[in-house]
Order: sequence, then structure tokens, then C-alpha cells
Amino acid sequence: MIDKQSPIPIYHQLEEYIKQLIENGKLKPDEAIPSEREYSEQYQISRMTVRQALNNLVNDGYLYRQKGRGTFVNKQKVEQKLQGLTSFTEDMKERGMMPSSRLISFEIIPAEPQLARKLDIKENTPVYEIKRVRMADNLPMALETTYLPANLVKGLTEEIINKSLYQHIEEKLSLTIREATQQIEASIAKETEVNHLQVDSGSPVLLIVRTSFLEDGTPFELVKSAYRADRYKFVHTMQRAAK
Amino acid sequence: MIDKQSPIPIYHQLEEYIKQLIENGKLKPDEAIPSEREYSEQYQISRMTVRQALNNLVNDGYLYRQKGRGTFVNKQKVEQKLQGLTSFTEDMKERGMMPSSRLISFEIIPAEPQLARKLDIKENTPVYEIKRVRMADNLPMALETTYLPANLVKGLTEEIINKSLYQHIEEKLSLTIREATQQIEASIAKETEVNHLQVDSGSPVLLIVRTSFLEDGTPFELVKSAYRADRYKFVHTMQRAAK
DNA sequence: TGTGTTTAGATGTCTATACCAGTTGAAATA
DNA sequence: TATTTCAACTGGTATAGACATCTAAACACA
Repeated sequence: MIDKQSPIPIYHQLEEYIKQLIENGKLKPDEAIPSEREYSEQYQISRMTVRQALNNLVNDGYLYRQKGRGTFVNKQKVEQKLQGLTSFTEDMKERGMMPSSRLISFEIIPAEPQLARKLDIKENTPVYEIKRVRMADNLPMALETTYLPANLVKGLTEEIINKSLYQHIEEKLSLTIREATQQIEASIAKETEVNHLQVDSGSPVLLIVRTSFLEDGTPFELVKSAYRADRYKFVHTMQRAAK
Repeated sequence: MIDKQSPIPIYHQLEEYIKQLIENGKLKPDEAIPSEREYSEQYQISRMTVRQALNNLVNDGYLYRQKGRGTFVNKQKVEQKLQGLTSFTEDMKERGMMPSSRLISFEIIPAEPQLARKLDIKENTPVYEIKRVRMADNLPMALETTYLPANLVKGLTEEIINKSLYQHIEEKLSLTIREATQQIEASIAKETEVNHLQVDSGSPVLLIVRTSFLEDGTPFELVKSAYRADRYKFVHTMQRAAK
């Protein structure tokens, strides 16, 4: 279980070991794990090393401590950090619905000043503009416009868009999106939205503007969406850094 | 600077001291701070104690380390990670506005089934219900209702609420909120919202429902807010987990 | 000039020990 | 029987020292 000769730090080995037990369900929520001194004796490692492993797991939200009582397994899972960073497709699948799209327009346009600023490119640099109605279980859910700098994503075709834009980006172009900023606001559906989303005029919509960045911080895409408020709730989980 | 006789742990004193230097701008981004051994010798404390302080600051995002080189000050991003997890007060200050509140009602009520489920308590368990109009620069911004299990937060008074509920919770009751889930949706202002927020009927509002959890995963509070869509944008940054 | 090599100093890992401060349950006491 | 006391746990804080690993600059050599 613990290999002292391994180049992998002992605390990290213990960390992974306990993490596995939790993820396998062998350690259940609110169950106490062995005490620091027990780990220390069982594996013949110092208590401070055990503490280093446990501290990391506490920071990651796997465990919580209670002075005088012990260390316990936490309930929630750590995942879901990318909620909202995923594509519409993944988002809908997650919600158990069948996603689909209807392409409204697809063209290359010169970037307007505001767009150029957000994508950190020069004015009038060519960008792809993709307008789609996004549907879930064949019901209109959102009206979405995506802007991609043409130099970053060459040779985009209607076919690729209809298949899976994200898959193309990640697998074929091997680009990884690392970070995204979202702005969320409420509004009343405008005329195009009323038409494409098939809602009454005066209906509320949730506007989401997302800017994604690559590993090196380059802005990669800007997506503006208008969601039908009666069908869509945006959910996300945040963790506070440990004190 | 460091008082060994103080009941406050040394590592925590050092932590606060360095944090201050960063927030005052006396330590600038990407600047190296003194080495662990320097701190250790200067204040006559052990290196491990220094490391405990620095590790906490690294976890909180104030510092970053480079093996073989040193420990450096991070760019001020810490706030952003808790965006949406912070209180209305902090949120507005962050946006450069002056927050204030007007208490509408404050009472203890028995938890209804739905609320009881969300706070993971039994039906009819007493909970505090606090209704407030939240203002920024003296303009109504949101209508907010907070529910707190009475057994977790004993002895709440109007005075405490008007001063700083969060400060009371964190400092006096020494409870730490570790995680929160938010649901965000768009809607049209209802009558009470129209009245309290001073908007026209038919105006869009952003509804945010937040559930906060303590370190051990216990649900701690439920906050329902209706924000004026014309004044409030919800912004958040997400990072994708490394693959 | 350019390329290895040494070296000082940084963080990273780990040990062994000590005492403090909550928690709990069993033993001693009223 | 009911209560109090206390010992044996728990995690929290702190020390001192050892060796590993990495970085960057100084140095030596071809």
C-alpha cells in the first residue's frame, strides 16, 4: 500500500489510497477514518506525514475534521466544478435531455470593436459567427451565437458544426479550454428571440455571455445565449478556499 | 509582530501579517517574499511553522511557490473565486458600490416541507426568516429572504442582522461556510418585488437561490433573492480541472 | 567563446517528540 | 441511581533537524 522506496512522496500515496476508498464507497459519508496515530503506526510513518495527506484531502473537500473526535468522510463530491463550462450538448445530457440544434446562419465576418476587444484581436480580424437554435427534446431552449477567431479554428464547415464543434476543437485541433468567464443576466425576450424560441412577447429570458480561454490565457471564443426562462435553470456549485 | 505568548497560533499570526502586506500592496504581485528560513530566523520560530502559514496562503491563492526559487505573491484573484459565495455586502463593495439594507421582517417560523428538505431538518423545526431589501448606493437592488435553522444560529437579534450577519456567524459563532450551490433563473417581477424594488410590472428579475453548507456538509442557510435585472449582472469565473 | 561543473540557497519531504485542547465513556463518588 | 471525575482517546500547534530536489549564478576548463 505504502512504498517508502517509491519516488512518489509517502503523503501522496496515502492521499490517493484514501481517496480511492472514498470513491469506491468503502469509506462512507460521515464515517470516521482511522486516527492519525493509527495510520502513523500501521504504516510506520510519522504523524506529520499522515497529517500532510489528510490536510490535502480536507482542502479538496474529501474529509472534514473535528477536534477531539476524529476525521470524517465528507458528503458531496468534488466534481461539478466545470458546471457551466461545458457545452450546451453536455449540459443537456447531464440533465437527461436530448440535445439538438438548428443552424440559422454560419459566416465569416470582420470583428466589430467590442467583439475584437473581448477576443483580444484586432478590429476587423475575421471571425466565425455561428447562430443556432439549441433544442432539448426537440423543444427550443436557447438562441445561441458563437464567435471564434478564424485564425485559431481554420477550415470550419457546416458539417463539423452540426456534428460536434467541441469535439472537433478538442480532438482535431487539440486545443484545451482552461478557464471561462460568464456573465448572467435576466431580460425580456427580443423579437428574434420571441420568434426562434417560440415564446410570448414579454417573456423572461436568461442571457449568458461566456468567454473561454486556452491554457495560455488566449481568448478563444465568445458565446452569447438567450435561454427560455421557463425551461432553463442555471445551477452551479462553488467551494470556498479553506481558511 | 509575532507574539509567542498570544493564544492565537503563531502560524496564524504570520499568515495574517503577510496577508496584510499583500493587501496593502507592500508586497506586489510576482515579488518574492522572504525565504522560509529567513522568517524562521527572524522571528525565532521553526521552519515548519512558517511553512504552515505559507501553505495556507498558497491554498487561499495569495502566494505561489516555485521549488528551488522561492515563494511569490499572486495576483489578486482570490476574491473572484468566491464570487457568488460572498454576501451581498461583499459583492457590492467589490463592485464599488455602497451596500445597505432595509429590514422588512424578521421572525421565527416552522420550516415548511420544501424548506425542511433543503436544509436537511425535520418539518416544523424552527428557522429564522429574514426578509430584506438590499440596496446599493441607496437604490433598491434586490429583495432577499434568508432562512437559517434556529438551532445553528442561536440568539439572533435585529441588531446583529443590521450590523453584519456574516461577520457574526464567522467570528462569534466561528462557523465556516465551505460550499454553496446556486440556482439562477430569470423571471418577471411579482407584485411584492415590483413594490419593494420599485420597478414597473413586467420587468425582468434575476432569481438566485443559494444553499450554503458548513465544513461537515450540514446545510446552513438558504437565501432566495430577486435582483433587478436592469441593475445586476451575475459574473463568475470557472476553471476547468486539469486533465 | 561556449560548455560543463560546482555551489549556495530555495522549497519539498520526512522523522521524532512534546504539549495543548476538545470529546467521550467508564469508573469513582455522592 | 444519578452525578462527577478522570483517563484515554482525538486533532491542533510547535520544535529541531535531516536529507532530497531544484534553480540560478559563479566558476573552471576546453
